[in-house]
Amino acid sequence: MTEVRIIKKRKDFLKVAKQGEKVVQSTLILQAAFNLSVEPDCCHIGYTATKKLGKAHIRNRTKRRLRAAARVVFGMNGLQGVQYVLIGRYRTADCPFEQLLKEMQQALKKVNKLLQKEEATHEQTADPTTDSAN
RNA sequence: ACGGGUGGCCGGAUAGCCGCGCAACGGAAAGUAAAAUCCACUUGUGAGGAAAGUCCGGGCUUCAAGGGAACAAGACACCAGAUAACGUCUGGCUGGGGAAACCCAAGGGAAAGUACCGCAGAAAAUUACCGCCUUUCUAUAUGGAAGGUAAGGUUGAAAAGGCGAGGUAAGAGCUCACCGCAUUCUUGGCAACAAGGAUGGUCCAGGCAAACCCUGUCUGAAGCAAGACCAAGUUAGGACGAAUUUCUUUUGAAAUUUAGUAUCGGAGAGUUCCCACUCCUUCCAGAGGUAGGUCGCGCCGAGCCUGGUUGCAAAACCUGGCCCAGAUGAAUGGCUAUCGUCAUAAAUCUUUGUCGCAAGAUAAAGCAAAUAUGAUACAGAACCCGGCUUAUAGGCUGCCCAUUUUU
RNA sequence: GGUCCCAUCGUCUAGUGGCCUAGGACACCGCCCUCUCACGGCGGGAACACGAGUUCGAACCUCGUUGGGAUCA
Repeated sequence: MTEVRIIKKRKDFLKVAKQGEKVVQSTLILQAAFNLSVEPDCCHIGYTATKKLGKAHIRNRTKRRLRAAARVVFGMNGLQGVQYVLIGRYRTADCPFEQLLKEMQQALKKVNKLLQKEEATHEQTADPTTDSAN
């Protein structure tokens, strides 16, 4: 189990969007990136709903549904030391809840795989450089 | 019964599981630059009629800043009332629409001045083309010249009161009746205005002020990212003048201070002036970093609910009761079940009409219980109030008008 | 949350209430030129964000919607 905390600063959102991995589903977009400032045994989640989706009550609703789904999914499978960002899409407010759960799980699996790969390659490439620097 | 007008109200309910914000009670530890902390479970509480648009008006806060005058800029504009105030509301007047209930109107001033009115038309504001009439000339004609006139014609969105009679060379408010218009008087009304009378033919004069403008009334500006406090960090420079001290023959250099009183002067909300008030060695140039926290901020308010009195009403007053969201990447949700409301569909049932001897057929209307499918709106507080505007599935209800039928 | 600004062919723009059935440039389409393309020449289509009001008459004036953009300490 990993503890889930909420991202609140604009800086963090931008960082994840720039550097992280991205998976697109029909009901949501998931972005993720490692960050050293994350406490151990923790992962951070941020929620985004842009003005494109609709007026204020629709944006609030997408965020709520994302939050409700994320409580189920990320408590079990969230990686430690990672910042996730969930972005709502047009269908997020209307689609059946089970579909939202499924797609979120799929997206999380994919992102986690990508992150692990990147980490592995990063470690391989990083080690010799550090050696040569020393 | 059907069709319309207008006002008010509601705008899903219950249960279960998981979850969120805030407040109170309780507990805990920790150490940060400082202040917010963290945990638990219990209790309480948790969006709207528009929370929206930000179109008006206030409270509140800051700009050091109170009063008066002029100008500038902006808003508003029939009358009376309501209100903290308003561009809002209520009642009335006038004009327009409608068969009526009722609805709509930025509804002051065009004899204070300026501008504009394309095309067409003689002429778009001191007009005269075709006409009509009189006089006169000659080449006696479908002619010219001088005058009178504005009835008729054409154009246009708009052409200088309308219509009838008299009158005339032809005409004309030239004269008269009626209607309209203007002035004035009387009556009613707080007033806008209405009704009636008298006088006026110099009745001289179109539209446009949502063109400039004039008149009257109102307005200092900016906005809770206002603003106040706490913490950390950074910066605190240069030039000139004055005074003092030290060094120096002097010029000058260095350091420190720039205090108090009085006068003058300067500065101070868009501009100027006056009174009052405040501040002041002068000038120039920078540097640094951050949205960390607390308050403002929700328990007292132009507050909400109930009842009563006054008033046609908007509202006002009185009695009693209540305390009711407070976030800040922003809580009030997710799922399930049952029910409610509306629409549609087919079948069942009932009533009535028609056809038929009857069985029955067919059309219309209705209601009850159940079935299926679909729909269940607009939309989310962010300092707070009063309005306006815009969006809105569906439902309840008061009053009024017209038509038809029955009693 | 507050305060402002803007909207004209596909794009960038011009436009005194009547000369506007809206002009110009680039782009697009057709024809000509050329062996072909480009350049050049001729011609064509294409827009006043939406809804009301004022006016005899609105792209223009007024009000309300819609959409886009800027800014704050």
